[in-house]
Formats: sequence, C-alpha cells, structure tokens
Amino acid sequence: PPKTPASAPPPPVAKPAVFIPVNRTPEMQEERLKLPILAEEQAIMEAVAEHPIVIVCGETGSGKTTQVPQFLYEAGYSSEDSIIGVTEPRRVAAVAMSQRVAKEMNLSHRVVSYQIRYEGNVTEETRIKFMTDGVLLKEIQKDFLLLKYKVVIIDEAHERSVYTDILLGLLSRIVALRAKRHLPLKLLIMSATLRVEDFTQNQRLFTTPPPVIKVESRQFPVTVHFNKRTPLDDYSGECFRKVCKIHRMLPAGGILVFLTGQAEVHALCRRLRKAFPFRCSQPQEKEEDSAEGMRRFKKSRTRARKAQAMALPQINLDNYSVLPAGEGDEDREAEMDDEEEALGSDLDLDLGDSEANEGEQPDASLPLHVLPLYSLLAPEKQAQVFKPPPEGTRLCVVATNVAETSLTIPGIKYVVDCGKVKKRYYDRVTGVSSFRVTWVSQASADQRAGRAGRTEPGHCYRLYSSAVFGDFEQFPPPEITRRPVEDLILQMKALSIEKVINFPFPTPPSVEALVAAEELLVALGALQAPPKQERMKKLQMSQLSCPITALGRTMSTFPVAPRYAKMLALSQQHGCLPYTIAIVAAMTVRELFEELDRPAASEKELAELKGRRARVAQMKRTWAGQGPSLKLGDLMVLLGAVGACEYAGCSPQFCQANGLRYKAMLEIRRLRGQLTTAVNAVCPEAGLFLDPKMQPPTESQVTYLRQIMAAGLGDHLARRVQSEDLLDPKWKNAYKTPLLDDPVFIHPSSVLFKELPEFVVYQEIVETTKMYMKGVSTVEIQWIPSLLPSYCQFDAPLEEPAPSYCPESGQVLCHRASVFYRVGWPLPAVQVDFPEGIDRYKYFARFLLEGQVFRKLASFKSCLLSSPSTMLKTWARLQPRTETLLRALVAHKADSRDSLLAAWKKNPKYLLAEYCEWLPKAMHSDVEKNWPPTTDS
DNA sequence: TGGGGATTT
Repeated sequence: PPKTPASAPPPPVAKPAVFIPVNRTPEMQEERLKLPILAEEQAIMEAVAEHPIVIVCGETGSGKTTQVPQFLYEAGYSSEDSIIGVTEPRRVAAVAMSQRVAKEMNLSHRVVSYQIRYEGNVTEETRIKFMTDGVLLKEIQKDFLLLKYKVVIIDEAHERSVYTDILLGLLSRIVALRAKRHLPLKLLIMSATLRVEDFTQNQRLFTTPPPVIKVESRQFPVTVHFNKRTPLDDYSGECFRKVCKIHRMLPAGGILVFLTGQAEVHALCRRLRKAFPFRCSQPQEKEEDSAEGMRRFKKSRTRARKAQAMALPQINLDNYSVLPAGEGDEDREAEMDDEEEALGSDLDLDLGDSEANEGEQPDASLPLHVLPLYSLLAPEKQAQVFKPPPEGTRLCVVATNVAETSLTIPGIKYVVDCGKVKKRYYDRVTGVSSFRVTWVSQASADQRAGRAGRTEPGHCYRLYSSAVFGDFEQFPPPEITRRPVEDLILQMKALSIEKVINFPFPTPPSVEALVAAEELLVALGALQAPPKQERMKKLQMSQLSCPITALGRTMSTFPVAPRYAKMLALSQQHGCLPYTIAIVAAMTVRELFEELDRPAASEKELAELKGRRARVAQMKRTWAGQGPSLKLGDLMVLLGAVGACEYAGCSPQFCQANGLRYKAMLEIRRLRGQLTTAVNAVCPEAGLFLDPKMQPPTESQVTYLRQIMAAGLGDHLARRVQSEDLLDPKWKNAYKTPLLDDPVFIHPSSVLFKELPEFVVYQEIVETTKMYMKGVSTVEIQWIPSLLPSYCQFDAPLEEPAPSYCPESGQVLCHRASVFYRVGWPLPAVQVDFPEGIDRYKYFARFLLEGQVFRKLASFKSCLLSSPSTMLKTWARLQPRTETLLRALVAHKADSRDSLLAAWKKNPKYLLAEYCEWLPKAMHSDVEKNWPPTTDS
C-alpha cells in the first residue's frame, strides 16, 4: 500500500465492495427491526473493517448470534472460496442457530449450514457455517491457517469452555500469520458479559487490545428479591416454601427453580405435587379444577394486593445509620428489599414466614404442573417443559444448572434461586475427583435471574441475603483452570506447539496441571521423554517442551482422552480393535446406566424400581461372565452392554428393560462409528467395520484386552493392601495407589467389588464417603514391568537367566527385577531390552563375535583368538582386542543390529580392523572379502 | 456397600 504522510488522515479502510442482497420475508424484516443489535450494525461493521479482532458484548436477547453473521454476509465477507465460521459451545446451539439464520435469510441449509461431531449439512455452496468449538479446533489440525474462512466468530466466549480458550489462543496467532500473507482473517469474539479483561488486558494474547462494542439487550426487567436471612443448609425446604407462596399469591406465570442435583430435583417435585395435586386422569374434574384454579388465582391476587397495602413501609426503630457494617448492614439491605417489594412487587413474601408447614396440606384447588429438568433426563421428558402447561395450571420447572445456559424454558416469570451449584473438583496432584455444592458466582446468579425476563417482566427470589451475594465470586473460574489438561496438551503438541507454557492462553492452567499432563503423555509414549538427567523435577525447567512422538501423532487423531487413544493405538493385534473401540466409546460416554436409586412415590413404583434394579444387577453379572472374562471386570460389563444392546438393534425397549440410558447408547453407537473411521484412516489395512452382531471376545482376546486396558491406565494401578497393613481397620478391603496415602476402595457397583483382586487398574477415583475406584479391571503382576516400564524402576540386569540376543529385533535382551514407582511394590523379573550403557556394548560384542547377529561371522567363531565371553570378564582389559572392539562400537553407538548396519552404511570398512584383531593374520584377507558380513550364506 | 453437573473432538 502507498505510504501516506503522517499528518494525513488514515487511508480509507478497504471495505468489501460487494453488498450481497438478502431476500428476507416482510415478517422477518419486521421481527429483526425489534432487535437492539440492528442499531449497532454500522458500528460493528466499521470496527470489523478497521480492526482484525473485535469484541461484541451483548446479553442474551440482543440477537448477536443470529444477526452478526448476517451483517458480515451482506457486507461481502463470504465469497466463492471463503466462508464465515461461527463456533458455539454446544451442539444443539450450532444446529439451531444455523436453522434460525437460514430461515431469517430465506436461504437454504446448503448455504447456511452446520457441522457438529457426528453430522453436518455443509456443502460447496455453504457461506455461513455454524459449528461446535471442538470442530473448529480439529479443523486447525488439518489447515492451520484456516484458509477457507474470511471471518471466524467465537460465540459465547464468556462461557470460557476449554475449546473456546484454546481457539482464542490459536486464533490470535493465526490472525497475525494471515495478515503477513495478505490474506487477512477477521476474528469476532462475542460475549454475553462485560467480563472481557482476560481478552483485552492480556498482552500475550492480543498485543493491541481489541475494541469492545456493547449492545443493548431486549430483556424485560427482572426484580430481584433477596432473603433476609440465608438458610444454613436446608435450601430445598426454603425453595419449597417460596414456590408455595409464589403459587398461592402471585399472578399467572411459570416458575423456574434452580437446585443442584437430580435427587434434590425429584424430591422437591414430589413435595410440590403433593402440596398442589393435579389430577390429570380425570378430565371432568380437571375442568372444575381449572375453573377453580383460576378463581383461586384471582382470589390470591386480591389477597396479595391487600397484603401489599398493609405492608407499607414502616420506620424500623432498630435501623440506625451509625451502625457499623456487618449484621446491621445486612438487615438494612433486607429492609430495602422489603420496601421494594411493598412498593414495586405485588407479593409480600414475609407473610407467613412463621408457618413453615402451611404448604404441606394438599391444596387441590391450585394445581401446579411440576416438571423436573436436568441434563441426564430422557429427552422426551425434557421436552415436556417446552410445552404449554395444561389449562388452568401453572408451570413449575425444578431444574439443575442445565436451565442456566443450555436450555431456555418459555413462559417463566418467576425464578427461585437457591444460589448453589454442584461442581466437579479434581485434586491436582492425585487426580481424584469429587463433587461439591458451593455458592454460584454473581454472574451465574444474574444469568439465572435473567431467565425470568424472557417473555415479560419477572421476579427472581434469591434464597440468600444480599450480603452473601456480595461475597460471591464475580465470575466462575474458566473451565481450563479446573480440570486435567492432557487431552488439550496433546492436541496442541500435534499442532507443533512444543513450549506449551508460552502459549497465549486467555487464562493459563496451573503449572502443576501442565506438568502432570506432560508427564502422563510422556509415560504413554505420546511425547518424547526429556533427557534422563533432566527427568521429572527438571521437566518443569525444560519449559514443558517435550516434542510429540509418532505414536502421539496417531493418538491425537483419535477423538478421545489420551489414555483411551493409547488403548486404540495398541489394539491392532489379535483382532482386538472392535472390542477396544466399544469399550473406549462406552468409557467416554458418561452415565451408561439409568439412575434407579431414587426413592419411590408409591408402593407400585417401589416394586417396579426394585425389580428393575435387580434386573440390571443380574445383567451386569451376566455381561461380566465368569472366570477369565470376569477379570476384565467393569470394562467387560461395558463391552457386554454395548454388544448386547447393538445386537438388539439399540432399541429403546432393550435399553429400558436393561436400565441403559437410550441416549447414551446412541452416543456410543455414533462414537464407535467415528472411532472406526479414525482407526481406518491411520491403518487402512485393518479394514475395520462396525459389526452389529459382534461376537463376544475369545478367552485369549479378553486377556489381550486386559493388557491393553492396563497399558492405557498405567498411572491408575492399585494394589490390595497386604495383610501386615491390616492392623488398622480402615484398611479393610482397601487398595493402595502410588499417589495417595489414604486407602481407596472398589466401588460397590463394580462387579469386582467382592473379588478383591491383588492388582487392578481403574478408570477414575471419585471421593464420596470414601475414595472409590470405578471402572475396574484386573491386572496380573508379571504384566506390570513389561506393559508399564515407564512406571517401574528396574534393578541391574540379572546374570541368571543370562542376557541374550533377540534375532527379531536385533537388540540385546536381559531379565531385570523392578519396583513400581513411589510405592516400591516388588515386581518379578521380566525380559526387557538391555539398558543403555557400556554393558550393552559388551554383550552386543559378544553376540556379534559368536555369529548370532550376522551368521556369516559364525564360520569364524572356531578360529577366534579369545572366547567371545571374554568381553564380559572383569579381566577383559588384559586383552587389548576387547578394548579396541568396544571402543569402536561405542564410537559409532553400535549396540544393536540396526545401529551397526547404519554405521556400515556410512563406512563399509567400519569395524574390520578391530574384528581382525580377534583372528589369526592368515584369515584377514578372507574376512576382508566378506566385509561387511551383512548378507547371509 | 452406594450420592454424579454441565459441556465437547
């Protein structure tokens, strides 16, 4: 571009010349005009034209997800060979948004398309592509510069999913690289909150902070009411009382309750149904009920108005503004809330605070349509919440966190927020996970409140005081700081990002997490081990920069956790692949079995549940089998379940009968398909296909599978405590692991619970009342040193059995005893490669002289001036030919057949003189003629 | 002898 004088105004920004017309329907046009973001179109497009990276902030309801891609399309940011990419953190959102935008633009899904893990409708004509963030990350592996995109939009960046974070780090570099190539890429980051400092104030991520454009949202106002006091632990009971009051006293409008888990949700549903029964089986009465319901609603509204009139503000004689902050402060805020309620809200929730049990009396005149909602709930039951409630009833959805971001329920006017959330925690050192209920963040609480204002002004009742709210974290910590990162690190290494610590993470994971990831990947053989002297402690010093290995590259193409990817990489033998694929798919999809442990509402339901539980337990035993097959443990159950379910055509009936989650089984089926394709891609000769009638593995295959599982789960090995440790009763039936001081146990749901094998590997440890291993499989002690050498510390090579030469590998072998790392479990001696060092050269020299390495040399053996075994004698130095030969081998690092062949390739005369020293002069010319002795005969 | 929320390649 031509240079402009410094004083002149900046040159006109190159804008796309084309404006692509869009043929929207008049109705659509009208709908669009209501969206506040339309007022910002110019500002956004100017910012995009002038800056490579732009941040757009707007809450839900601003229309940014649907409109910004359209702005870009109309401005010509897509063309024949380049498209607009939009990432979403969830599959449903990617699909739904593509459909929505296609409809708004009156374009076919061939033009506005989506791509998610298992499916997509992208075509040659695609101009706008919605996808999950993980899909775009995988695409970067194939095309680092993302050349087919002219714009990438990262939506919901505030949610800080791990893939979003990695994408932002990568895109900051890709944008720079594309600029250098004069193929500029625009990056738009869309966030629902103004929490963007992690993006704007992060010099390493974006050297110049990108501009932030704020967009108003079209939300209805939500009045927030805090509790005066915060219940100590019974927030479920508090929810119940609040819902009762809302239902009795406030006008029509759906209620959404936030709780923390399945059991709580079901318990509250039962209690509410009992309090406000709804007889749907009697349609005639239902009519009456509904009429009666309406009457009661009206009556309750009048009652509320009266209550409001009586609760006009009163001077509080205890309220002195000189009171120090603290208790008094909280009360003052609560009173302000009271005033607000009295003035602005038609409910005085303090009425009847003392009558805690008033709601327990069934009140059939006020039917409440109570529905549970959580992620693992069957989709058809989830769908109930989207339907309008039966006439004359009020909808009340009791939900977990799914309702905060993933699912939006229509018609909600009241939100009841317990303020808690259940989260998974990982111990950074041991990897043990646990689930804990904690306070939410202020951002989450606000997001929950916002759910009341989607269709009309609403109310949010927070069951905690404003002071407690003030102590909440402002935002939830990004996911990448809360979980192990070995999968992400492997992906990054596959992108040739070696010094992971220098990667511009928006928020970096802890150094411990990075080190743990790198250590695991090294142990799995996915990364090259750092030089020995730098091992372990200095790993951190070497800046976490282990490069990826060929195995690691293969593993990175398998879309599963690295431990499981290792299993797949190992399974191309003995026909194990189809089985490993099934097991890995089942381990990857969480919660195979339906939760049947809930208390029953009736005798009939209790009997049914009992029956189903017994049936599932029986099936688990059947799938695990007896004898050798049982030793594969819970992983055999997974294999049996997948095999049996697929054999039955994966029907909902089969799943229902056997306590399997239909949705989980479908996901496993699709994942098996994807893994089969992935394995065929790196190993076409496998000729793998999905066999719906897969036969059970043979006895020997089960044994191989156990070894494959152990090789992938090597860092998850546990050993039954020895009898001498049993003095302390807390160690009864317990296992010891290398990283934990405390006992761990086989989970009671495991088929190996009563077997108590000496060595097991486990899928994970979850801490509840105890530390429990889940997904357990047995291991034979003699497998450990050969399958998991990186976790064993080996003793010196044994003299008996003596070291030997392996004609297949061309390596020196020996037997070595070992102990397992950190716990020092003694392991039996097994045959392994002779360790590097001078002794390996000595043995190799001996086998070379004996003619074991190259048969041509065998003919000279009888003429040797010293016995080959001299190489190993302590007095070998007394014979100079041993030293000469040894030095020559060491000089060229020739301690195996292959390394010797390599040396001869460079210099065919190599080792000739040194070898001749071992033979009488008369034979030297004969040797010379046959040198190097690499051909047989 | 048992307690698990929400995502994704």
